[in-house]
Amino acid sequence: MNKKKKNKNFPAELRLTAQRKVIWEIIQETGHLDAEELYLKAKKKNPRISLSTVYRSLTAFKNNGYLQDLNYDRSHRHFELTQADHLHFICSNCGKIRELNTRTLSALKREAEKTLKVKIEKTDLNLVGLCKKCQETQK
Amino acid sequence: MNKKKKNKNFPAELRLTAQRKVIWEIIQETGHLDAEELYLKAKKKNPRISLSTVYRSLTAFKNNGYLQDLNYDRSHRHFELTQADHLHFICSNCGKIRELNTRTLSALKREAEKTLKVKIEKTDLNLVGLCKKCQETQK
DNA sequence: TTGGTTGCAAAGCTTTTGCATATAT
DNA sequence: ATATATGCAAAAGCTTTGCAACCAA
Repeated sequence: MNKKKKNKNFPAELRLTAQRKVIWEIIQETGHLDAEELYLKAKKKNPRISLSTVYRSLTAFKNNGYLQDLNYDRSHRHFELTQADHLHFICSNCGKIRELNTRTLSALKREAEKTLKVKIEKTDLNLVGLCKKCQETQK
Repeated sequence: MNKKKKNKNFPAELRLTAQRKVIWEIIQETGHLDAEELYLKAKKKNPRISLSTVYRSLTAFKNNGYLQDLNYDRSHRHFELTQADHLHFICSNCGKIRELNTRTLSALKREAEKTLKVKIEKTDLNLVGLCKKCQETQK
């Protein structure tokens, strides 16, 4: 029963291996991450996971529409759960990415729809700057 | 005189070498590109340019504020001329791009800075949806 | 049973770096 | 004159791939 619950949302098209189970769980918990972060977290849960498997799993999830690239180039891989809106804060110094959650966005959308007379389907917003830690360090 | 004109906008802080002159010209013409594209174009103008020089020049221009990364991760390099915020509306049907100008954005920035305790340097916002014309057509 | 999945190690790419040479100022 | 820039080749990251062993369905 517990097992069933845990794997309930796992993509039906893909084989459920021990490694993928771990990777999938971390993705669900974390939201977005890159291959390296995921690998480190996965190894804690299951030391037998290899980096190749992490990459191959990410590719498999992506090909089935569960994940999408965060970066707009093809040579570096950074993933997140597929979603309509991208709202991230990216530190220009250390590269750390944080999710953004603001109610102001809906106001922004409404304003744009009204002003431009358009219908917005999705948004992609990146704010770039210095995170708290880097603000202190850089001084 | 012609020479002077051509190099008028070249960064005064940097030494003007034959290689950098070519690279600088291409950047001015092209707007944004990655190292590989730039390398290929530069080689046509001056076959003696090496890839290392392209990378080092890009780094130098960037360090002096003339270029900025287009991608927000540190392992792949894609550049463009330094410019203000990106605020576009993109129609998902016809691809038309419109500039966006909204006062709500500053509220959004302030809210993010306060909530995340970060310092925002630039924003990159894309709103995707249906423009007025396509809303009517698609019905 | 069997076709998909994994680990390992080797290969591939893009980007960076050390060093001797060349060059802008 | 001398600090900076360059070319080359080697090194360094990150990602992919070939292959034999494994395993979910």
